Amino acid sequence: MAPTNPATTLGYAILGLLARQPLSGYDLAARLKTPVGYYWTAHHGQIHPELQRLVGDRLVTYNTAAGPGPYAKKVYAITRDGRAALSAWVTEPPRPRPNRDELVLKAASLWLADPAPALALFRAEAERHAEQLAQYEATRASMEARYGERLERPDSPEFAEYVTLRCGISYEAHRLRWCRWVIARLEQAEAQ
Amino acid sequence: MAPTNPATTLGYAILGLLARQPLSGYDLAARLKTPVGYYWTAHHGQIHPELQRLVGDRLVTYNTAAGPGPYAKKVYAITRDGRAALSAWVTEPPRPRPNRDELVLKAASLWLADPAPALALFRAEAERHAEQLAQYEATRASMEARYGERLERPDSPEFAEYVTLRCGISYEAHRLRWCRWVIARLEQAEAQ
DNA sequence: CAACTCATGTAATGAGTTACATGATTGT
DNA sequence: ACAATCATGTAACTCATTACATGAGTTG
Repeated sequence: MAPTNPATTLGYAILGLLARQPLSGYDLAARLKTPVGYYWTAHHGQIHPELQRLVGDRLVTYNTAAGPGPYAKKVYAITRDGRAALSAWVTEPPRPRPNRDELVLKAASLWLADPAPALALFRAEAERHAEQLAQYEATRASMEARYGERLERPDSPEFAEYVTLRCGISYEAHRLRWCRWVIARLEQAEAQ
Repeated sequence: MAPTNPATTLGYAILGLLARQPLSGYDLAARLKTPVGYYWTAHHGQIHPELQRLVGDRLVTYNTAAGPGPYAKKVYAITRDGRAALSAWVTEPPRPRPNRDELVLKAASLWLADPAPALALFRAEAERHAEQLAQYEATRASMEARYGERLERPDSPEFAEYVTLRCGISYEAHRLRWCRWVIARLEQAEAQ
C-alpha cells in the first residue's frame, strides 16, 4: 500500500522533526516557535489537530505517558510510512508561494514619507537584522566547532541543519546590506 | 477627525498603488498579480471586498464608468484621509510575520534524500533564481537608463520602485548563491 | 500563594485561494 | 464561431492566529 501523503506543509514540518526523535505536541510547538525553527513556524492550536490527522493517516503513532493536567501526555513517533512520505516529499519541487514582505511594501510607498522617520525605520530594521545575523553566526561557530567534518556529510541531520542555518545567515546579510544601501541613499539625499 | 486605518496590509498595498494613479479593481488585481508586484500579491476575490471596506472607511472613492458585463466599471482614487493613513503607516515598524519557506524546510530534511534527486532539486531552484535575477537586472538597466537622477530623489515614486527592485535583486542573488553552495557541497560529497 | 512551565484540547476569527457566476468587446 | 481580455461580484474552503478552557507540578 502506497503511503498516504499529508498534503499540508505543516504535516511535513512535523514529520521532519519527528524523523530525528520522538516528541510530544508540546515539544513540537516549542521547536516550531519563532525563531528557533528556521523558516517554518506554527502554534500548538494548529499542531495538535494536525498530529491527529497524521495519526489517522498512519504517518505517526504515539505512546501515552503520565503527564500533568487533565489530558494524557502523548509522545509521537514517525512510522515507516511517514518516513517514506517525508523522504519522497523532500526532493519534490516546492510549490511556489507568494512572497509577502511588509517592509518592501512600505518601501514601495517610501516617496510619501518624511525623511527622518523613514531613516529611523530602516535603521531599526538594519539593527534587527544585524542582531539576528550575529546570533546566527555565533550558532554557526559553535556548530562548526562541535560537529566538524560531520557537517560535510549530506546524510547527517547536522548537515541539513547547517544548510538551513547558512540560508538564514545569507538572508540576514542580504537584508542588512539592502537596508544599509537604502539608509545611505536617504542620508545622501538629506545632505543636499 | 482622525483618519481611520485599514487594519489589513492588503488595504495599504491597494492604497500604495492608488496613491500613484486611480485604478479599477481589475487593474489593481493585474498589478498585484505575481510576479509584477514586488513582494505583495492578491487575487481579485480578495481585492474587491477590500475596496468596499476602504470605501466604507472613506480612504478611497470611486467613479462609475461605462464598462462591459453586468457590473459597472469603477475607477478608484485615494482620498485625503487615505493618503494620510498611508503615509503614517509607511514609517511605522512592520509587524513581524513568520518566515515560511518550503525549500528551506525541505533542506532541513535533506539528510533523508537520495543524492541525485537532491542535486536535481537545488539545480532547478538555482536556475529559477538565475532567471528571475536576470529579469530583474534587465528591469534595473532600463529603469536606470530611463529615469537617471530621478532614482536618487527619495520623494519620487521611481525611487521607491527602484528600492524595491534592488531588494528583489539582492534577494535573488542571495538565494542563487545559497543554492550553488548547497550544490557544491552535494557534488563534493558525491565525488568521494 | 503566586507565577511559571508543562501539557492537551476546542472555538472563533482572520487572511488568502479557488471556484462559481455573469456578460460585453475585441481579435483570430 | 471561438478564445481572450475586460470587469465585477459572492461563496466555499484552507490555512494560520488568537483566545478560551483545564489542571498538575515546580520555583521563588
